[in-house]
Amino acid sequence: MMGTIMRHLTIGKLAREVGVGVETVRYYERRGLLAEPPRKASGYRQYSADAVRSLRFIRRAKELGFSLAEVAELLALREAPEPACPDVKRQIATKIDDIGERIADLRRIRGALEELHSRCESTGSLGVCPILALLQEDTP
Amino acid sequence: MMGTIMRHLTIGKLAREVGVGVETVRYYERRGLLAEPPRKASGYRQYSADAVRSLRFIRRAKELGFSLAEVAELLALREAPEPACPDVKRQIATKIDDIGERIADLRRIRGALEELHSRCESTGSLGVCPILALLQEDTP
DNA sequence: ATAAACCCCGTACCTAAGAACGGGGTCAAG
DNA sequence: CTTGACCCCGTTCTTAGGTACGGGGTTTAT
Repeated sequence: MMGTIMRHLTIGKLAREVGVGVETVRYYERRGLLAEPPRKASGYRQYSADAVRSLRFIRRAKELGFSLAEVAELLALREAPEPACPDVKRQIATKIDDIGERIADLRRIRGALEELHSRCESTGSLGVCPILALLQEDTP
Repeated sequence: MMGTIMRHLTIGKLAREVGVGVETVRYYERRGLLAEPPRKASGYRQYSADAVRSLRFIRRAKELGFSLAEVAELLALREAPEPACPDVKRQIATKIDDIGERIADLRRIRGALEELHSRCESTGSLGVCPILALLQEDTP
């Protein structure tokens, strides 16, 4: 058999692929974030490429400051077929706004860092620190 | 004495102002994130308005997924006057890039949610979930 | 001037998110 | 066919980031 792309990953390969520990993968499964994969007769988990993507998503979202509970919510939205739509729609809108605020905050911090950076570059003179200035804004 | 704006806050007022617990404020002080304020003769901490801003900044950054250690680094940059500039400049650039990636990730997630939202709105039909689609992208 | 509300400090406790362990089965390479 | 690497499960340990407690002084509103 040649040409058969790697269809199934063991938990160890999956974990290494995404850069997490095996324990973490099993933990996510227990938490319901990662679907339970099919098993071999031996009991070994067999993951598909989709699992790699799901796992990557979870990591990304977690690095962005979402708790695992929030990640679970995001993933749950994916499952909402259409029946709960009227209500789910609000939830989605709320999350969109929330993310918009996060982006704005990050931009503000980045802007301050950029100013620091260029200031560092040009003159050696240093007036007010832009990070401090950033702190000045209360509700921009 | 009228007209004197509240110059000094007790720790409790500071905490309430920002929406955290008193213990949290003291914890941040211990961690070196928040400067030790002057004290009254009684030992009570006296905070200025700056403390409110610093504390808000810490909370924002933390909600954005920065660890307290990272927040401390960000705040430390503020202090770097100019001597360590050559080296610090790299650090700043790195952080700027890091934040850029976070923003990109958030945008991608938001985009997916927006599509979910509009899809919910228009037809009841539901093809592939955009969040699932988002997961498909490996290195966009 | 006294009670309620607040502050001090130190220590103990808690939750989230894993990481490590231990005893045992499994798979592939030599 | 055995040996090293890998997997199973359940349980325990750790770390970050707070929270709560307890005993005692301080401020403030009545």
